[in-house]
Amino acid sequence: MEDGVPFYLQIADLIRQQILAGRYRAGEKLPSVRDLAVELRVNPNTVARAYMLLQTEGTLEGRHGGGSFVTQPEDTTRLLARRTVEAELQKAIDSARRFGLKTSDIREIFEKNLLSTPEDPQP
Amino acid sequence: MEDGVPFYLQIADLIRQQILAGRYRAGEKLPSVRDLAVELRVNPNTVARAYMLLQTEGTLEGRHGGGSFVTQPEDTTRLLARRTVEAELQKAIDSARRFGLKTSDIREIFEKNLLSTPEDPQP
DNA sequence: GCATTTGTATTAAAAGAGTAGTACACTATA
DNA sequence: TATAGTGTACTACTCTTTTAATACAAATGC
Repeated sequence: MEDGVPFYLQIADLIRQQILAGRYRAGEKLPSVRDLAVELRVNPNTVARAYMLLQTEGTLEGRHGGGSFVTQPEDTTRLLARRTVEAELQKAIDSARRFGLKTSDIREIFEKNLLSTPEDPQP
Repeated sequence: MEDGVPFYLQIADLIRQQILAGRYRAGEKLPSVRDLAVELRVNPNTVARAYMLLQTEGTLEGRHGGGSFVTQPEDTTRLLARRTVEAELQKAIDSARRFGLKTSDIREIFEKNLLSTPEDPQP
């Protein structure tokens, strides 16, 4: 695993993407924190932290002693998409504010870019 | 200065906005790191760090022993800001499209986040 | 029931970010 | 040239974040 961004965040991203890609489906069991820790050559607690993060996001459910499971897919995916997009938009808005742009300016730029992209392509 | 976001970033924002507002023009000399440090009741190094950040952005030029000067014309800076924000917004929109979100959904998320960050009052 | 596997909690160590203190190097100007 | 003012480099200290070590608790499978 490469550095720059904390391991537990990288791991959370990994799991998220694998779920979105269909690698794990609803109700399916994920690798145990220890197994994944061995595979990724990292401390079990680091994986545990990633799993806990995903739990608070509503992506995972941890059953004490039983394992970790993917929660309902439609909701999860929707929520996941929303969170991701939300975070990225927020980042853009933040730097816009940082540059001193006004709300109306930001909105204008956004609308222009939003409408310049087609409705559904890019799988 | 209020906390939450590091001082040196707040200071960089301040300078950027003042340049954008026309308070400082191209080639004009900025307050020395020590003067500004006194005024803001902060360590000179903290101001220096803000200035260095602005230098890497191409906004400032530091002349060793001479002072710090605005390099870019305001218009260029403004354009740079626009380009940056545009790129980041586009990135967010792209991933939203990739998730299959509809235009109206993206707009809704954007507006919610946009309004959650208040407009900066001009100091 | 018991041993193993699992998630979780607690604590400590390591790493990083932010700020401050000090010293250095260069410039302007008297 | 001398002096004061300037940006910069280096170091250390503090606080938060991240990771690791260990122990605990619940569930599974024999």
